[in-house]
Amino acid sequence: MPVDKSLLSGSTTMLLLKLLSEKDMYGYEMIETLRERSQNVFELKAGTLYPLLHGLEEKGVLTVYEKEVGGKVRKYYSIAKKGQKILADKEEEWKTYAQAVTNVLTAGGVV
Amino acid sequence: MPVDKSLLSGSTTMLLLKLLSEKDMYGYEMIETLRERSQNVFELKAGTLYPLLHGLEEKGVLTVYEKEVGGKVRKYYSIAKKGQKILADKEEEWKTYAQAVTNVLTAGGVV
DNA sequence: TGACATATATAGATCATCGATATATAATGA
DNA sequence: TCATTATATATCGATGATCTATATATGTCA
Repeated sequence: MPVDKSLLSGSTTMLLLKLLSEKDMYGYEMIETLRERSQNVFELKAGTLYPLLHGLEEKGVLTVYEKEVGGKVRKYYSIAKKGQKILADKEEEWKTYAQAVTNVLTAGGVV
Repeated sequence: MPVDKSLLSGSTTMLLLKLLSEKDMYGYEMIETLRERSQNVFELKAGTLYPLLHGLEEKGVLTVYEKEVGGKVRKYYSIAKKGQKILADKEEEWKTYAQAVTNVLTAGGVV
């Protein structure tokens, strides 16, 4: 069951960069991997992913190369140094945000 | 330090309903309370809050009443039954989402 | 008196995501 | 052999949540 799409907002780039920090991947593979790892919570749409990848490539966050696999040409994405820095920042930001939400949700019971 | 605004997306309603589940509040008070409880992470803007409150009132999620305090008329908001149900749903959704993010961020190290 | 915090409100802009649609090849199965 | 489904990438327009800027009015403090 996917969650409200708007919750995803802002964390998609972080999640993609995290995947790419482990190994190079092509777009479709990212969608599948995100879906599997999140137990179907994240169902990233192709219409969201590809424009996002293009934008990240333009900004020098990712690099891309083509590779033929089984007669098909796939576009593999690789995380650049700039991307690793952004990933680290976003992971930090995520922790801050998640902790703040927890504070609001539990403060009432604690106080 | 506030986080990227887009991270907030989708969780603002939940946070407001949480506050109102504890006691009735007026708009400005909600902004201040969110800011304090989150250690300045959430800096909800008035331009975001008031239209949102109006919308939630229209949908029957909240009810509103006026109260004069120190010569000033404030609008106090109260959570309706419908709002309590929505809050419970959204808290559940938040847990699901946060866990899914954690899964993606940690799977690489675990696998 | 002037500045600042309190308090609410609206209009327009921005940005991330989605839905719909398009194209093309490989694999599967009838 | 033919149809269907999965794989794989791509773009366009719509949606929705938030922000910025602006407006108004009162109370408080210096």
